[in-house]
Order: sequence, then structure tokens, then C-alpha cells
Amino acid sequence: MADLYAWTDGACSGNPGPGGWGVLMRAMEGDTIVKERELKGGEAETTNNRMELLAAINALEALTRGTAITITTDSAYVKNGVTGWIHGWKRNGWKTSNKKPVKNVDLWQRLDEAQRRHKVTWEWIKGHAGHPENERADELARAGMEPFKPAKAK
Amino acid sequence: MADLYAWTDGACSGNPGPGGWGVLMRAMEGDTIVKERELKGGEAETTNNRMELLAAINALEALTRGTAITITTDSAYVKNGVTGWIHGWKRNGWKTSNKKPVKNVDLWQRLDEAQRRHKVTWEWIKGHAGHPENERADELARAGMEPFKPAKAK
RNA sequence: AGACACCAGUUACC
DNA sequence: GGTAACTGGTGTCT
Repeated sequence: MADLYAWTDGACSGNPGPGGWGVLMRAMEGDTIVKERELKGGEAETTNNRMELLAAINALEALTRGTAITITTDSAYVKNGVTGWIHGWKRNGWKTSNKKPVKNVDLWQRLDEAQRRHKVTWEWIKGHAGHPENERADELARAGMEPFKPAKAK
Repeated sequence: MADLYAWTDGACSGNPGPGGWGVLMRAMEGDTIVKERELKGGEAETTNNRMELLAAINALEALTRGTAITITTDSAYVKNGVTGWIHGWKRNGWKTSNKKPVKNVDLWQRLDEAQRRHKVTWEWIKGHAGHPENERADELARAGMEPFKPAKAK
């Protein structure tokens, strides 16, 4: 009867540039961590927002069966998008409020699909505010980015 | 035998609200800038489109004798107005296609008059797209607006 | 329905 | 200082 939590974060060196995403997942029984799992990945040429999105997507896609999970992100873009904006976008053919095409549609649709089977509670926290789990997700994102950074000159 | 160019821009804080206009003028001989001149101004209560219009008007009114000049704006309103819509408006008594009175008639007529003596080539560029001259005109517009902004609190 | 501009706000990434 | 993204709004025309 464990509760599932995920903290997600993205990092990007350049924006656009090499980027990475990281996820810290935990199964909790009360205050006890009964299971922990870490995911990370990266790309050579991407943006901060794509990495934030991909972190959340990977958290959800890592779930094997339909469950309840609380996902915590420091990205207002992801949190507001998935809990609010996306409903309007599906209605109006993925246009923003200024009639421009929504960016990163591929990932928003993948996130929407990944979310479908689960009962997700989305939370937002301020970044760099001393949340240990958010900081761990940040480390993972940076680690995920590492292989895609251009070889140091030196 | 220098070629004349002007870049114009407007800015407006509030719309309607305090606004400014800016003009960068250049006389070029080939790739060489042989002369440069900057104009700016503002008003306490105006609109973005009036400022865009006034920038173009001031560029033309600054010319002493009839000449050829290329004016570059990022405003589709000004560019399309002066090169297209205005002909219809003069014919039909300054009504829009919906029979409404054309807005800013005073400035459209002043622009038309200012243009009469010259051979103007109108160009349009996308704003905020990294055109240095457009960015300079933008700075001038903001500077022109400055004296008309309400005194800072604090 | 379309286009351009102007403004206000929010978060993140550098 | 910049980019990546979104929300809300007005000024104007076709």
C-alpha cells in the first residue's frame, strides 16, 4: 500500500543546446522510503522546456501498471500546461491564445497519452529553494546531459 | 550620390498610454555610412500604431529636399496602409472595408502629404528578429517615451 | 477568419 | 544581459 512520488527536472546548456532530464521516484509507506529509482537521459540539441517535459514523460512511462502518483516539478510550463492549457489546446487544434501553433506538440501529446492510464497529482515547487528531491533530480538531469556536451577543448 | 535609408519604430507603455517613436537615418555610399542621424519623440497618451505612424512621418518630414529614400518598418499596419489601403481610403472618403471611419486619419493624411515630395520605397521586416537598425530605432522610441512615463513610485 | 505590432504577467534554462 | 514557453490584454487593418 505504498504511495508513489516522482520529482522531475531538466537542465540545458545553451538553450537551445545540449540538455538532460532527471527523475527521482519513490515509493513511500508513511515516512518510510520502501523503494527508490532514478532515471536520466539527454539530447545533443534541445531546449530547457523540452527537457522538463521529457522528465515528466519518462516518469510516467516508467510505470508498468496504472497507478496513482504525485509528480513534482519546478517548471510552471509543465505544471500549468498539463493541468490547464492542454485542455484548450485539444479543443482548438493546438493553437496558443495568440493563434500561434503550440510549441513542443509532440511532447505534449506524448505526455497526455502517458498520463491517460494513471491518476496523476501534479505539484509545483520553486526551483533552487532547498528541496532535496528537486536538487537530486537536478543532479540527475545534469548527469543525463553529460554525454551530450561537446568534448572539452582544453 | 549617397543612398538614403530610414528605420522607424514605435513603443507604447499601456496602449493606450505613454508612447514614443524613433528613427535611425543613414546616408550610404555602397557599404559605407557617410552620414547618420537619429530622431525621437513621444507623447503622454497615445497608441502603438500612432507611434509607428509618427516615426515614419518624422523620417519623411526631416528631409529638406525631395529625394529617394527607403523606409523600413516592422509595422504591417504602416507598410500595408501606406502602400495599399490608403488609395482606397482616399477614393471612398476614409472608410474601412466595414464602412467604419479609418482611425488615425490625421496621421495618415500627414504621412501621405509628407510622402508626396519624395520617392519612397517602403520595406517591412519582422520585429525582434535581430536587425540591428530596427533594434536601434526601438531604443530611440523607448528613449522618446521616457519623459512621458509617470514618475516612478519609490 | 487572417496579419503585424504594442503592453502586462509567470516559471524555468543559461 | 539573453532564450524557451505559456497566460491575459489593446491597437488596427484586410
